[in-house]
Amino acid sequence: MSQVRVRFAPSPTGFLHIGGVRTALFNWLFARQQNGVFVLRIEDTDQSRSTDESIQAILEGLKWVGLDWDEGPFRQTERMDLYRGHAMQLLERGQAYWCVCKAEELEARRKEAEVKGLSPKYDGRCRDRGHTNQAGDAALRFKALQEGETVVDDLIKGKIVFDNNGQDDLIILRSNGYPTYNFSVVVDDALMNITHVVRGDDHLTNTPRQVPIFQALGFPVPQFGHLPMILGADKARLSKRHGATSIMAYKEMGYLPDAMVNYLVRLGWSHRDQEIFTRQELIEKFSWKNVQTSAAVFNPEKLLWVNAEHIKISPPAQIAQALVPLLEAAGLTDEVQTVSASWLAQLVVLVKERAKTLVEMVSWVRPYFGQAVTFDDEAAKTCLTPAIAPILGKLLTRFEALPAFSKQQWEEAFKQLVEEEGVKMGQLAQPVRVALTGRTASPGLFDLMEVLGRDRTLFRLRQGIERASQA
RNA sequence: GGUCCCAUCGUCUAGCCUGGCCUAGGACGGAGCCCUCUCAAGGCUUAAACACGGGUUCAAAUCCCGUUGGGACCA
Repeated sequence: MSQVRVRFAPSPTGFLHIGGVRTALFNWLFARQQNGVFVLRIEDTDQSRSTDESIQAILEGLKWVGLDWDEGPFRQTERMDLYRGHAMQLLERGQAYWCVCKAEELEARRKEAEVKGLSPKYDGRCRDRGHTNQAGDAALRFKALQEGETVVDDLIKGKIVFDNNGQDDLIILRSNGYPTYNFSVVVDDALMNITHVVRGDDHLTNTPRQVPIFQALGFPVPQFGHLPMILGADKARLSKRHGATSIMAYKEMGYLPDAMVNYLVRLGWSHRDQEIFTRQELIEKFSWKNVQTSAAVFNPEKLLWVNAEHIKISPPAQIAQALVPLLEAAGLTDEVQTVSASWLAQLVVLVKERAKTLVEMVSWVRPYFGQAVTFDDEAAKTCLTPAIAPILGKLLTRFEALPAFSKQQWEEAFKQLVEEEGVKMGQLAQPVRVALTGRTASPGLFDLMEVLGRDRTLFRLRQGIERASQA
Protein backbone atom coordinates (compact mmCIF):
# COMPACT_ATOMS: atom_id res chain seq x y z
CA MET A 1 0.00 0.00 0.00
CA SER A 2 1.52 3.28 -1.03
CA GLN A 3 1.53 6.25 1.31
CA VAL A 4 -1.63 8.26 1.60
CA ARG A 5 -1.35 11.72 0.10
CA VAL A 6 -4.24 14.15 0.38
CA ARG A 7 -4.59 17.82 -0.32
CA PHE A 8 -6.56 20.92 0.47
CA ALA A 9 -6.82 23.20 -2.54
CA PRO A 10 -8.63 26.45 -1.82
CA SER A 11 -9.06 29.37 -4.18
CA PRO A 12 -7.73 32.54 -2.57
CA THR A 13 -10.78 34.65 -3.28
CA GLY A 14 -11.70 35.60 0.27
CA PHE A 15 -11.17 34.57 3.84
CA LEU A 16 -11.05 30.96 4.96
CA HIS A 17 -14.61 30.02 5.74
CA ILE A 18 -16.19 27.31 7.83
CA GLY A 19 -16.84 25.01 4.87
CA GLY A 20 -13.25 25.23 3.73
CA VAL A 21 -11.98 24.44 7.17
CA ARG A 22 -14.11 21.35 7.33
CA THR A 23 -12.89 20.11 3.97
CA ALA A 24 -9.32 20.69 5.08
CA LEU A 25 -10.09 18.99 8.36
CA PHE A 26 -11.31 15.71 6.88
CA ASN A 27 -8.23 15.56 4.70
CA TRP A 28 -5.96 16.38 7.59
CA LEU A 29 -7.52 13.81 9.90
CA PHE A 30 -7.15 11.11 7.31
CA ALA A 31 -3.55 12.08 6.61
CA ARG A 32 -2.64 12.07 10.28
CA GLN A 33 -4.41 8.79 10.91
CA GLN A 34 -2.70 7.08 7.99
CA ASN A 35 0.67 8.68 8.61
CA GLY A 36 0.17 10.25 5.25
CA VAL A 37 1.02 13.59 3.73
CA PHE A 38 -1.23 16.64 3.75
CA VAL A 39 -0.52 18.98 0.85
CA LEU A 40 -1.65 22.58 0.64
CA ARG A 41 -2.23 23.96 -2.81
CA ILE A 42 -3.47 27.42 -3.68
CA GLU A 43 -5.64 27.47 -6.78
CA ASP A 44 -5.03 31.00 -7.90
CA THR A 45 -5.32 30.70 -11.66
CA ASP A 46 -8.31 33.01 -11.64
CA GLN A 47 -6.17 36.09 -11.34
CA SER A 48 -9.03 38.51 -11.38
CA ARG A 49 -10.37 37.16 -8.11
CA SER A 50 -7.28 35.89 -6.33
CA THR A 51 -5.46 38.05 -3.84
CA ASP A 52 -2.37 37.71 -1.69
CA GLU A 53 -4.36 38.83 1.33
CA SER A 54 -6.63 35.85 0.85
CA ILE A 55 -3.67 33.52 0.73
CA GLN A 56 -2.42 34.97 3.99
CA ALA A 57 -5.89 34.65 5.51
CA ILE A 58 -6.07 30.99 4.52
CA LEU A 59 -2.67 30.20 5.99
CA GLU A 60 -3.51 32.11 9.15
CA GLY A 61 -6.82 30.32 9.53
CA LEU A 62 -5.36 26.87 9.04
CA LYS A 63 -2.63 27.61 11.52
CA TRP A 64 -5.10 28.82 14.09
CA VAL A 65 -7.23 25.67 13.94
CA GLY A 66 -4.06 23.63 14.03
CA LEU A 67 -4.24 21.99 10.63
CA ASP A 68 -0.58 21.83 9.74
CA TRP A 69 0.41 20.87 6.23
CA ASP A 70 3.42 18.83 5.19
CA GLU A 71 3.99 20.16 1.69
CA GLY A 72 3.27 23.49 0.08
CA PRO A 73 1.73 25.91 -0.13
CA PHE A 74 2.05 25.44 -3.86
CA ARG A 75 0.60 28.06 -6.11
CA GLN A 76 -0.89 27.15 -9.43
CA THR A 77 0.27 30.37 -11.03
CA GLU A 78 3.81 29.13 -10.53
CA ARG A 79 3.06 25.91 -12.36
CA MET A 80 1.69 27.20 -15.64
CA ASP A 81 4.36 25.50 -17.70
CA LEU A 82 3.28 22.14 -16.32
CA TYR A 83 -0.32 22.65 -17.38
CA ARG A 84 0.66 23.87 -20.83
CA GLY A 85 3.14 21.06 -21.27
CA HIS A 86 0.62 18.41 -20.41
CA ALA A 87 -1.98 20.04 -22.60
CA MET A 88 0.43 19.83 -25.51
CA GLN A 89 1.00 16.17 -24.78
CA LEU A 90 -2.71 15.56 -25.20
CA LEU A 91 -2.69 17.54 -28.42
CA GLU A 92 0.18 15.50 -29.81
CA ARG A 93 -1.55 12.27 -28.95
CA GLY A 94 -4.71 13.39 -30.64
CA GLN A 95 -6.62 13.55 -27.40
CA ALA A 96 -7.17 17.26 -27.64
CA TYR A 97 -7.80 19.69 -30.48
CA TRP A 98 -7.78 23.38 -31.19
CA CYS A 99 -11.16 24.98 -31.32
CA VAL A 100 -11.58 28.26 -33.13
CA CYS A 101 -15.23 28.79 -32.34
CA LYS A 102 -15.90 32.27 -31.03
CA ALA A 103 -17.71 32.89 -27.79
CA GLU A 104 -20.62 34.59 -29.53
CA GLU A 105 -21.02 31.73 -31.98
CA LEU A 106 -21.00 29.21 -29.16
CA GLU A 107 -23.57 31.17 -27.26
CA ALA A 108 -25.83 31.38 -30.30
CA ARG A 109 -25.56 27.67 -31.03
CA ARG A 110 -26.19 26.84 -27.41
CA LYS A 111 -29.39 28.84 -27.42
CA GLU A 112 -30.46 27.21 -30.64
CA ALA A 113 -29.88 23.77 -29.18
CA GLU A 114 -31.86 24.72 -26.14
CA VAL A 115 -34.77 25.81 -28.22
CA LYS A 116 -34.72 22.52 -30.05
CA GLY A 117 -34.68 20.74 -26.72
CA LEU A 118 -31.17 19.38 -27.20
CA SER A 119 -28.49 19.46 -24.53
CA PRO A 120 -26.51 22.72 -24.58
CA LYS A 121 -23.11 21.08 -24.78
CA TYR A 122 -20.41 21.88 -27.31
CA ASP A 123 -21.40 20.47 -30.68
CA GLY A 124 -17.94 19.24 -31.59
CA ARG A 125 -17.65 21.40 -34.68
CA CYS A 126 -13.86 21.72 -34.49
CA ARG A 127 -13.26 18.21 -33.26
CA ASP A 128 -11.95 16.67 -36.45
CA ARG A 129 -10.96 19.70 -38.43
CA GLY A 130 -7.32 19.66 -37.48
CA HIS A 131 -7.10 23.37 -36.75
CA THR A 132 -3.82 24.80 -35.57
CA ASN A 133 -3.37 27.73 -33.27
CA GLN A 134 -1.79 29.98 -35.85
CA ALA A 135 -3.69 33.06 -34.86
CA GLY A 136 -2.89 32.34 -31.22
CA ASP A 137 -6.49 32.74 -30.18
CA ALA A 138 -7.75 29.19 -30.27
CA ALA A 139 -8.81 27.24 -27.21
CA LEU A 140 -7.68 23.69 -26.61
CA ARG A 141 -10.43 21.18 -26.05
CA PHE A 142 -10.21 17.73 -24.57
CA LYS A 143 -11.68 14.96 -26.69
CA ALA A 144 -14.18 13.54 -24.26
CA LEU A 145 -15.18 9.91 -24.40
CA GLN A 146 -18.44 9.60 -26.21
CA GLU A 147 -19.53 6.19 -25.23
CA GLY A 148 -19.39 3.86 -22.26
CA GLU A 149 -19.56 4.86 -18.64
CA THR A 150 -17.30 6.49 -16.14
CA VAL A 151 -17.65 4.81 -12.78
CA VAL A 152 -16.54 6.60 -9.66
CA ASP A 153 -16.33 4.62 -6.46
CA ASP A 154 -16.71 7.46 -4.00
CA LEU A 155 -15.31 7.03 -0.50
CA ILE A 156 -18.43 8.55 0.94
CA LYS A 157 -21.25 8.09 -1.55
CA GLY A 158 -20.31 4.75 -2.96
CA LYS A 159 -20.51 3.75 -6.58
CA ILE A 160 -21.73 6.44 -8.98
CA VAL A 161 -22.16 5.78 -12.68
CA PHE A 162 -21.99 8.55 -15.27
CA ASP A 163 -22.87 8.10 -18.91
CA ASN A 164 -19.99 9.32 -21.07
CA ASN A 165 -22.46 10.22 -23.74
CA GLY A 166 -23.42 13.31 -21.82
CA GLN A 167 -19.88 14.61 -21.48
CA ASP A 168 -18.73 17.75 -23.15
CA ASP A 169 -15.46 18.39 -24.98
CA LEU A 170 -14.11 20.58 -22.23
CA ILE A 171 -11.79 23.46 -22.86
CA ILE A 172 -8.54 22.69 -21.08
CA LEU A 173 -6.54 25.72 -22.23
CA ARG A 174 -8.32 28.96 -22.82
CA SER A 175 -7.46 31.13 -25.79
CA ASN A 176 -5.41 33.28 -23.43
CA GLY A 177 -3.25 30.28 -22.61
CA TYR A 178 -4.60 29.76 -19.09
CA PRO A 179 -5.61 26.29 -18.04
CA THR A 180 -9.18 25.72 -16.91
CA TYR A 181 -10.04 24.51 -13.45
CA ASN A 182 -10.76 20.91 -14.38
CA PHE A 183 -7.47 20.57 -16.18
CA SER A 184 -5.09 22.21 -13.73
CA VAL A 185 -6.61 20.21 -10.91
CA VAL A 186 -5.97 16.95 -12.68
CA VAL A 187 -2.41 17.83 -13.60
CA ASP A 188 -1.65 18.89 -10.05
CA ASP A 189 -3.35 16.00 -8.35
CA ALA A 190 -1.49 13.64 -10.65
CA LEU A 191 1.91 15.30 -10.36
CA MET A 192 1.58 15.64 -6.60
CA ASN A 193 0.73 11.95 -6.40
CA ILE A 194 -2.49 12.61 -4.57
CA THR A 195 -4.00 9.27 -3.64
CA HIS A 196 -7.32 10.51 -2.25
CA VAL A 197 -9.09 13.56 -3.61
CA VAL A 198 -11.48 14.66 -0.89
CA ARG A 199 -13.46 17.79 -1.56
CA GLY A 200 -16.92 19.29 -1.33
CA ASP A 201 -20.02 17.79 -2.84
CA ASP A 202 -20.14 20.60 -5.34
CA HIS A 203 -17.30 18.92 -7.22
CA LEU A 204 -19.05 15.60 -7.62
CA THR A 205 -20.10 16.22 -11.21
CA ASN A 206 -16.61 17.46 -12.04
CA THR A 207 -15.30 14.00 -11.30
CA PRO A 208 -16.45 12.27 -14.51
CA ARG A 209 -14.88 15.14 -16.41
CA GLN A 210 -11.60 14.72 -14.65
CA VAL A 211 -11.23 10.96 -14.60
CA PRO A 212 -10.83 10.64 -18.40
CA ILE A 213 -8.17 13.35 -18.30
CA PHE A 214 -6.15 11.37 -15.76
CA GLN A 215 -6.48 8.38 -18.05
CA ALA A 216 -5.60 10.27 -21.22
CA LEU A 217 -2.52 11.64 -19.52
CA GLY A 218 -1.56 8.14 -18.46
CA PHE A 219 -1.79 8.80 -14.73
CA PRO A 220 -3.38 6.51 -12.16
CA VAL A 221 -6.83 7.72 -11.11
CA PRO A 222 -6.98 8.65 -7.42
CA GLN A 223 -9.79 7.70 -5.08
CA PHE A 224 -12.46 10.34 -4.71
CA GLY A 225 -14.53 11.38 -1.74
CA HIS A 226 -17.20 14.05 -1.75
CA LEU A 227 -18.18 15.71 1.48
CA PRO A 228 -21.70 16.98 2.05
CA MET A 229 -22.20 20.72 2.10
CA ILE A 230 -22.74 22.91 5.14
CA LEU A 231 -25.92 24.95 5.08
CA GLY A 232 -27.16 27.95 7.00
CA ALA A 233 -30.27 27.91 9.18
CA ASP A 234 -32.34 28.75 6.09
CA LYS A 235 -30.97 25.61 4.41
CA ALA A 236 -29.15 27.68 1.86
CA ARG A 237 -25.46 27.21 1.36
CA LEU A 238 -23.44 28.88 4.07
CA SER A 239 -22.40 32.37 3.05
CA LYS A 240 -21.68 35.84 4.39
CA ARG A 241 -25.38 36.34 4.86
CA HIS A 242 -25.30 33.86 7.71
CA GLY A 243 -23.09 35.99 9.88
CA ALA A 244 -19.70 34.77 10.93
CA THR A 245 -18.33 32.45 8.31
CA SER A 246 -14.67 33.39 8.46
CA ILE A 247 -12.89 30.98 10.73
CA MET A 248 -10.97 33.85 12.30
CA ALA A 249 -14.23 35.43 13.41
CA TYR A 250 -14.58 32.47 15.75
CA LYS A 251 -11.20 33.13 17.22
CA GLU A 252 -12.35 36.67 17.91
CA MET A 253 -15.48 35.39 19.58
CA GLY A 254 -13.47 33.29 21.99
CA TYR A 255 -13.80 29.83 20.52
CA LEU A 256 -11.13 27.20 21.04
CA PRO A 257 -9.51 25.56 18.00
CA ASP A 258 -10.19 22.12 19.47
CA ALA A 259 -13.85 22.98 19.86
CA MET A 260 -14.11 24.22 16.28
CA VAL A 261 -12.50 21.03 15.08
CA ASN A 262 -14.75 18.88 17.23
CA TYR A 263 -17.92 20.63 16.11
CA LEU A 264 -17.01 20.76 12.45
CA VAL A 265 -16.12 17.10 12.26
CA ARG A 266 -19.28 16.06 14.05
CA LEU A 267 -21.19 18.06 11.47
CA GLY A 268 -21.26 15.23 8.98
CA TRP A 269 -19.44 12.51 10.84
CA SER A 270 -20.28 10.51 13.90
CA HIS A 271 -18.95 7.87 16.19
CA ARG A 272 -22.05 6.35 17.71
CA ASP A 273 -23.31 8.65 20.46
CA GLN A 274 -20.07 10.37 21.30
CA GLU A 275 -20.18 14.16 21.08
CA ILE A 276 -16.93 15.41 22.57
CA PHE A 277 -13.61 14.33 21.15
CA THR A 278 -10.06 15.42 21.68
CA ARG A 279 -8.01 15.96 18.57
CA GLN A 280 -6.12 12.75 19.16
CA GLU A 281 -9.35 10.81 19.54
CA LEU A 282 -10.62 12.17 16.25
CA ILE A 283 -7.47 11.06 14.50
CA GLU A 284 -7.87 7.59 15.91
CA LYS A 285 -11.58 7.16 15.38
CA PHE A 286 -12.10 8.87 12.05
CA SER A 287 -13.38 6.77 9.18
CA TRP A 288 -15.00 7.50 5.82
CA LYS A 289 -17.65 4.95 6.56
CA ASN A 290 -19.21 7.19 9.17
CA VAL A 291 -19.27 10.32 7.09
CA GLN A 292 -22.80 11.49 6.40
CA THR A 293 -24.04 11.65 2.81
CA SER A 294 -26.47 14.53 3.21
CA ALA A 295 -25.92 18.22 3.81
CA ALA A 296 -25.89 19.59 7.35
CA VAL A 297 -27.13 22.82 8.87
CA PHE A 298 -24.59 24.78 10.83
CA ASN A 299 -25.90 25.28 14.36
CA PRO A 300 -24.13 28.02 16.34
CA GLU A 301 -25.82 27.01 19.58
CA LYS A 302 -24.39 23.55 19.52
CA LEU A 303 -21.00 24.95 18.63
CA LEU A 304 -21.25 27.13 21.72
CA TRP A 305 -22.01 24.09 23.85
CA VAL A 306 -19.11 22.15 22.36
CA ASN A 307 -16.86 25.09 23.10
CA ALA A 308 -18.03 25.16 26.72
CA GLU A 309 -17.29 21.45 27.01
CA HIS A 310 -13.78 21.96 25.66
CA ILE A 311 -13.18 24.82 28.05
CA LYS A 312 -14.02 22.37 30.83
CA ILE A 313 -11.79 19.55 29.63
CA SER A 314 -8.79 21.51 28.38
CA PRO A 315 -5.80 21.88 30.70
CA PRO A 316 -6.37 25.13 32.68
CA ALA A 317 -2.84 26.32 31.95
CA GLN A 318 -3.52 26.05 28.24
CA ILE A 319 -6.75 28.04 28.53
CA ALA A 320 -4.93 30.61 30.63
CA GLN A 321 -2.35 31.02 27.93
CA ALA A 322 -4.97 31.56 25.26
CA LEU A 323 -6.70 34.04 27.54
CA VAL A 324 -3.74 36.36 28.01
CA PRO A 325 -4.02 38.21 24.69
CA LEU A 326 -7.72 38.73 25.33
CA LEU A 327 -7.04 40.12 28.79
CA GLU A 328 -4.52 42.49 27.31
CA ALA A 329 -7.00 43.57 24.69
CA ALA A 330 -9.44 44.22 27.51
CA GLY A 331 -7.04 46.71 29.05
CA LEU A 332 -5.51 44.46 31.70
CA THR A 333 -2.00 44.47 30.27
CA ASP A 334 -0.29 45.70 33.43
CA GLU A 335 -2.30 43.49 35.73
CA VAL A 336 -1.58 40.40 33.66
CA GLN A 337 2.14 41.02 33.93
CA THR A 338 2.10 41.05 37.70
CA VAL A 339 0.46 37.67 38.13
CA SER A 340 1.98 34.24 37.78
CA ALA A 341 0.99 31.67 35.21
CA SER A 342 -0.08 29.28 37.93
CA TRP A 343 -2.32 31.87 39.56
CA LEU A 344 -3.89 32.53 36.18
CA ALA A 345 -4.51 28.82 35.76
CA GLN A 346 -6.11 28.76 39.21
CA LEU A 347 -8.35 31.59 38.13
CA VAL A 348 -9.36 29.64 35.04
CA VAL A 349 -10.35 26.69 37.20
CA LEU A 350 -12.54 29.05 39.19
CA VAL A 351 -14.57 30.22 36.20
CA LYS A 352 -14.28 27.55 33.56
CA GLU A 353 -17.63 25.96 34.41
CA ARG A 354 -19.32 29.27 33.77
CA ALA A 355 -17.74 30.62 30.63
CA LYS A 356 -18.82 29.26 27.28
CA THR A 357 -16.22 31.29 25.39
CA LEU A 358 -12.92 32.93 26.19
CA VAL A 359 -14.59 36.29 25.68
CA GLU A 360 -17.11 35.43 28.38
CA MET A 361 -14.26 34.22 30.51
CA VAL A 362 -12.58 37.60 30.34
CA SER A 363 -15.58 39.24 31.91
CA TRP A 364 -15.85 36.54 34.58
CA VAL A 365 -12.24 36.90 35.45
CA ARG A 366 -12.01 40.66 35.48
CA PRO A 367 -12.94 41.25 39.17
CA TYR A 368 -9.96 39.22 40.33
CA PHE A 369 -7.40 41.64 39.00
CA GLY A 370 -6.29 44.69 40.88
CA GLN A 371 -6.52 45.57 44.53
CA ALA A 372 -9.82 47.43 44.65
CA VAL A 373 -13.08 46.27 43.21
CA THR A 374 -15.31 48.12 40.78
CA PHE A 375 -18.88 47.94 41.97
CA ASP A 376 -21.79 47.33 39.74
CA ASP A 377 -24.06 50.15 40.94
CA GLU A 378 -27.20 48.08 40.89
CA ALA A 379 -25.53 45.28 42.85
CA ALA A 380 -24.08 47.62 45.44
CA LYS A 381 -27.38 49.39 45.87
CA THR A 382 -29.38 46.26 46.62
CA CYS A 383 -26.80 44.30 48.59
CA LEU A 384 -24.56 46.80 50.37
CA THR A 385 -27.12 48.47 52.60
CA PRO A 386 -26.53 50.28 55.92
CA ALA A 387 -28.42 47.47 57.63
CA ILE A 388 -25.87 44.88 56.63
CA ALA A 389 -22.80 46.99 57.43
CA PRO A 390 -22.55 45.98 61.12
CA ILE A 391 -22.71 42.28 60.31
CA LEU A 392 -20.07 42.70 57.63
CA GLY A 393 -18.01 44.45 60.27
CA LYS A 394 -18.29 41.47 62.59
CA LEU A 395 -17.31 39.16 59.78
CA LEU A 396 -14.28 41.28 59.05
CA THR A 397 -13.23 41.13 62.69
CA ARG A 398 -13.49 37.36 62.75
CA PHE A 399 -11.58 36.95 59.51
CA GLU A 400 -8.89 39.29 60.76
CA ALA A 401 -8.55 37.13 63.82
CA LEU A 402 -7.61 34.19 61.62
CA PRO A 403 -3.92 34.40 60.82
CA ALA A 404 -3.82 32.79 57.40
CA PHE A 405 -6.41 31.92 54.83
CA SER A 406 -7.87 28.46 55.15
CA LYS A 407 -10.98 27.59 53.22
CA GLN A 408 -12.41 25.39 55.95
CA GLN A 409 -11.70 27.80 58.79
CA TRP A 410 -13.04 30.85 57.02
CA GLU A 411 -16.14 29.00 55.92
CA GLU A 412 -16.66 27.82 59.48
CA ALA A 413 -16.29 31.32 60.83
CA PHE A 414 -18.75 32.57 58.23
CA LYS A 415 -21.36 29.96 59.03
CA GLN A 416 -21.02 30.50 62.72
CA LEU A 417 -21.75 34.18 62.28
CA VAL A 418 -24.73 33.40 60.09
CA GLU A 419 -26.12 31.20 62.84
CA GLU A 420 -25.50 33.69 65.62
CA GLU A 421 -27.11 36.52 63.72
CA GLY A 422 -30.10 34.37 62.83
CA VAL A 423 -29.93 35.27 59.17
CA LYS A 424 -30.07 33.06 56.14
CA MET A 425 -26.89 32.09 54.39
CA GLY A 426 -27.83 34.10 51.34
CA GLN A 427 -28.53 37.23 53.33
CA LEU A 428 -24.90 37.49 54.23
CA ALA A 429 -23.39 35.72 51.24
CA GLN A 430 -24.74 38.15 48.66
CA PRO A 431 -23.38 41.29 50.35
CA VAL A 432 -20.01 39.61 50.80
CA ARG A 433 -20.06 38.54 47.18
CA VAL A 434 -20.71 42.08 46.05
CA ALA A 435 -18.03 43.40 48.38
CA LEU A 436 -15.47 40.97 47.00
CA THR A 437 -16.36 40.98 43.31
CA GLY A 438 -18.59 43.98 42.78
CA ARG A 439 -21.25 41.73 41.31
CA THR A 440 -24.13 39.52 42.33
CA ALA A 441 -22.96 36.51 40.34
CA SER A 442 -19.69 34.76 40.99
CA PRO A 443 -18.09 31.42 41.79
CA GLY A 444 -18.43 30.00 45.30
CA LEU A 445 -17.51 32.53 47.99
CA PHE A 446 -14.72 30.58 49.62
CA ASP A 447 -13.23 29.49 46.35
CA LEU A 448 -12.95 33.05 45.19
CA MET A 449 -11.50 34.14 48.54
CA GLU A 450 -8.79 31.59 48.02
CA VAL A 451 -7.90 33.06 44.64
CA LEU A 452 -8.09 36.59 46.00
CA GLY A 453 -5.90 35.75 48.97
CA ARG A 454 -6.22 36.94 52.57
CA ASP A 455 -5.07 40.51 52.14
CA ARG A 456 -7.22 41.38 49.20
CA THR A 457 -10.24 39.65 50.70
CA LEU A 458 -9.92 41.75 53.84
CA PHE A 459 -9.21 44.90 51.85
CA ARG A 460 -12.28 44.48 49.71
CA LEU A 461 -14.42 43.60 52.69
CA ARG A 462 -13.46 46.90 54.30
CA GLN A 463 -14.17 48.64 51.05
CA GLY A 464 -17.60 47.02 50.96
CA ILE A 465 -18.38 48.02 54.53
CA GLU A 466 -17.49 51.58 53.69
CA ARG A 467 -19.77 51.57 50.69
CA ALA A 468 -22.58 50.00 52.73
CA SER A 469 -22.28 52.58 55.50
CA GLN A 470 -22.45 55.43 53.02
CA ALA A 471 -25.51 54.15 51.24
C1' G B 1 -33.38 21.92 -19.67
C1' G B 2 -29.65 17.72 -19.00
C1' U B 3 -26.63 14.78 -15.60
C1' C B 4 -25.68 13.55 -10.68
C1' C B 5 -26.45 13.65 -5.35
C1' C B 6 -29.61 13.73 -1.02
C1' A B 7 -34.17 12.68 2.37
C1' U B 8 -34.85 9.82 10.71
C1' C B 9 -37.14 14.85 16.30
C1' G B 10 -36.56 22.46 15.07
C1' U B 11 -30.98 21.23 14.47
C1' C B 12 -26.59 17.53 14.57
C1' U B 13 -27.07 12.45 14.43
C1' A B 14 -27.43 6.55 15.98
C1' G B 15 -29.84 2.63 13.62
C1' C B 16 -29.85 1.21 7.27
C1' C B 17 -24.77 -2.26 4.24
C1' U B 18 -25.60 -7.76 7.22
C1' G B 19 -34.54 -6.79 7.65
C1' G B 20 -36.86 -8.87 13.64
C1' C B 21 -33.13 -6.53 19.75
C1' C B 22 -36.83 0.20 17.26
C1' U B 23 -43.44 0.89 21.67
C1' A B 24 -36.73 4.59 16.80
C1' G B 25 -31.43 5.80 20.88
C1' G B 26 -28.06 10.04 22.02
C1' A B 27 -26.79 15.36 21.73
C1' C B 28 -27.93 20.80 21.14
C1' G B 29 -31.94 23.88 21.89
C1' G B 30 -37.15 24.06 24.58
C1' A B 31 -40.27 22.88 29.04
C1' G B 32 -40.39 21.18 34.18
C1' C B 33 -38.17 19.44 38.73
C1' C B 34 -33.86 18.66 42.03
C1' C B 35 -29.19 20.49 43.98
C1' U B 36 -27.75 25.49 45.82
C1' C B 37 -24.45 31.39 49.21
C1' U B 38 -25.49 34.01 43.64
C1' C B 39 -24.57 32.76 38.54
C1' A B 40 -23.26 28.74 36.12
C1' A B 41 -22.22 23.67 35.99
C1' G B 42 -24.44 19.02 37.26
C1' G B 43 -28.54 15.36 38.01
C1' C B 44 -33.51 13.72 36.80
C1' U B 45 -38.11 14.04 33.90
C1' U B 46 -40.62 15.64 29.49
C1' A B 47 -42.49 17.26 24.41
C1' A B 48 -40.45 16.34 19.55
C1' A B 49 -38.77 12.43 13.74
C1' C B 50 -38.41 7.26 10.04
C1' A B 51 -41.14 12.83 3.33
C1' C B 52 -45.20 10.14 0.55
C1' G B 53 -47.08 5.86 -2.25
C1' G B 54 -46.52 1.07 -3.90
C1' G B 55 -44.11 -3.57 -3.72
C1' U B 56 -40.80 -7.90 -1.63
C1' U B 57 -41.25 -10.55 3.16
C1' C B 58 -44.10 -14.16 8.43
C1' A B 59 -41.66 -9.27 9.55
C1' A B 60 -39.19 -2.90 6.61
C1' A B 61 -36.63 3.18 9.32
C1' U B 62 -33.68 -0.83 7.21
C1' C B 63 -34.32 -4.14 0.54
C1' C B 64 -36.69 -2.72 -4.57
C1' C B 65 -39.64 0.71 -7.68
C1' G B 66 -42.03 5.23 -8.20
C1' U B 67 -43.68 10.18 -6.52
C1' U B 68 -42.66 14.59 -4.10
C1' G B 69 -39.29 17.83 -2.14
C1' G B 70 -34.33 19.82 -1.57
C1' G B 71 -29.38 20.50 -3.56
C1' A B 72 -24.98 20.47 -6.87
C1' C B 73 -22.90 20.87 -11.54
C1' C B 74 -23.16 22.09 -16.80
C1' A B 75 -24.51 26.25 -19.43
